[in-house]
Formats: sequence, structure tokens, C-alpha cells
Amino acid sequence: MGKRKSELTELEGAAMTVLRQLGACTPYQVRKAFKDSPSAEWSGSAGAVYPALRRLKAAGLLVAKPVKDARRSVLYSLSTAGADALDAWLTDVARAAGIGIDPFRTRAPLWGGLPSARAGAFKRALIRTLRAERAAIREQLAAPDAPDRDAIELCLALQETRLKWLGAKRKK
Amino acid sequence: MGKRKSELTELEGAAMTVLRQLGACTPYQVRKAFKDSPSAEWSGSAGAVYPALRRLKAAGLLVAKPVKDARRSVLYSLSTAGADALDAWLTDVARAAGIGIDPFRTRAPLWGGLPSARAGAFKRALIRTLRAERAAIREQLAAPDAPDRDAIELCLALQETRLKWLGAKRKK
DNA sequence: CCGAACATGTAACCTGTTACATGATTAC
DNA sequence: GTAATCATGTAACAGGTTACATGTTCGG
Repeated sequence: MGKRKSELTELEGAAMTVLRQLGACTPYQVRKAFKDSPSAEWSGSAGAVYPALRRLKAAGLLVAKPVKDARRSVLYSLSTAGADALDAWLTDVARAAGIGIDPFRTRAPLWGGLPSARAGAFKRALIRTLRAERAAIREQLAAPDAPDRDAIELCLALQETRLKWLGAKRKK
Repeated sequence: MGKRKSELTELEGAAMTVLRQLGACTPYQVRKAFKDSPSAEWSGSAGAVYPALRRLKAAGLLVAKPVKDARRSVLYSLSTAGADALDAWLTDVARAAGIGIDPFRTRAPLWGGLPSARAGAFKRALIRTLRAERAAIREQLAAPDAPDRDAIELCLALQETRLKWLGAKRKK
């Protein structure tokens, strides 16, 4: 069965999440899921996904089922151990509550100190972009068949928090 | 002056942010700033910080001033080109509006599908942790001399958004 | 049948982490 | 003087990214 991995990376967890949601997938389908995702944190680069799935297979967390087509595709799905590992990853409180890497928050402290000529145009552009993303997210929520409704709402809430913060800051 | 770097990494930008805020710093001081930061996204590992600062120096974005102590320390500060690069990094709309890597949001879509025996205890632990962090952040805000007040408020707003989302989800 | 998009990979590179090594300073 | 801590690094490693290479399927 291969030795147990002590911990999953964020990408590995995300990939296994896709497998749980969609059932057995080829690596390409996982990549596609990453790319199509509204909240795309992962580029879904082949150089990350293919090795990651093989790694998980080697660790006994996935089972591979070869497809008999000319492309020699492989359908991966969660093994029992994989399902357990995914649950453990999902319920890792310390990591779930952690901050991650937020480009907005990394930059925010310094926006107040920008040369004012630059600051105005930048803030306008930023707000415009955030609003556009918010609109796109709302669009998705409008679809009656939207999957991951909760996740999309979370995404929306986060963008709105950013917008609200910018607004509050501006007023001061 | 060295050749121009096309783009700064998040850590490089964060390091230069520290230099702008504190003035000339040794690598160790930058590391300390990362570790002390309330919103610590970076471990401030020596293996990242020392090479990063040398990289930026080589690119002409920092100036190095040797200190005449037995430790052969070096004080780094922003060059003119470095200040420009930092401004460009700060005002990179696409990146600032991007989502980054958010462990909470990566996991959130699947919490609904957890075995219910596990889900309850996990959610309680998660809420407890988030509340503890919120309290810690409020603590910082209570200090009258708190620097980066805006940034801390943003941190607080984000944690509250998470808590609110969890609460809303629970009700449904 | 031929070009475009699909699908599977690989190799070189970059950056950050952990763990270690080493010397300087401070507290006692 | 010695132990703890401060401070500066380095080496091995890990995990992603980009760019490339290659074969397959499909639309015209």
C-alpha cells in the first residue's frame, strides 16, 4: 500500500477534494476543475497535478484504474486510506483557521503611504476590479443549479469584506 | 546596478515593505518583523530572507551598508529603483485583487459532507480557534500605540467574515 | 486530410522550508 | 567562564510554475 504520508499539501488536498466531488477523474479533469473553479487558487499546471496524483497513488491514498483508450489515461479515485487522509486534512483546525497567503492583506498596510498621485488611480482601479469580481460571483449564484453554493457565498463575503474595508478606510 | 527584476515575489514585496516601514534593517530584523507580525504569512525562515535580500541587492533594488561590528552585519535599505519597484508591486491591481491561498476557503466546500460524528467536534474546535484569534486581534487593537491599525482591522474583518459564514451555514 | 484543441507527460527552474553550522553577545 | 540567546548564514529538500515535447481526437 505504500507508506503513509504524514501530511497533505494544500494542492494535494484540493485535488482529493475534486476526486471526492466528481468521483474518479483523470489528471486532466482535475486540472480542468482547478482552472474552471471560480476561486482558482491553483493554476492547475500539469507539472504539479500529474506528479501530485502519482505521489498520492504511491502513498496508497488513491487507486488508479487504467482506461483502455489510445491515450492510456488513468482514472484516479480515493482509496479508503485516501478518504481518511482527506477527512483529516479537511478537519485540520490549525491549518483551516490559518491565514494563508493573501495578496490584498499583504499590501494593504502600505497603501496609505503611496504618493497621492498614484494612490487615487490605483484605488479606483482596485475597486473597479473587486466590483467586477463580485458581479461575476453573483452571476454564478444566480444560476439555479450552482454547485458549491456555500463556497461561492464565502467567496462573495470575502470580496465584500475587502470592499467594505476600502470604503471605511477612504472615509477616514 | 544589476539588471531589473521583472516582478517581485510576495515575500520580496513583504520584505521591502518592512524596509520602508522601519528604515534600514539587517536581515535578522526583517525576519523578526515577519515573526512578530500579527498577520504572519511568512515564517521568516533564514533560508528565504537572507537569499531574498541578496537577490534584491543584486538587482539594484536595495542598497547595502556594512556595519562595523564583529558580526559583519549589513543594513539594507531601499534604493530609488527599489522604491519604484515596491510601488509597482503595491499597485499591481491584478495581484492585489487576487485570492491568494486561503486554507479556510479551500476546505470549506467539503465540510458539509463530513461524517456527522466528526463534523460536530470539528466545527466547535474551529469556531473556538477563530474566536481565540479574534480576541487576540482585538487585544492588539486595544493598545493605543498599535501600528498598522488599518491592517489589523482588516485581519479582524476577515476572521469575522469566516465566523459569520460558519454561523450562517449552521442555521441553514 | 489537416489544423485546432484535447490530453499526457517531462525538464529546468525558482522560491520557500527545515535543519544544521558557526560565531558573537549577554546573563548569571 | 559557561550556558542561553542573538545573529548570520548554508545545504538539502520539497513543491509549484513555465515551457516544452508528443501523441490523439475532432471539425471543416
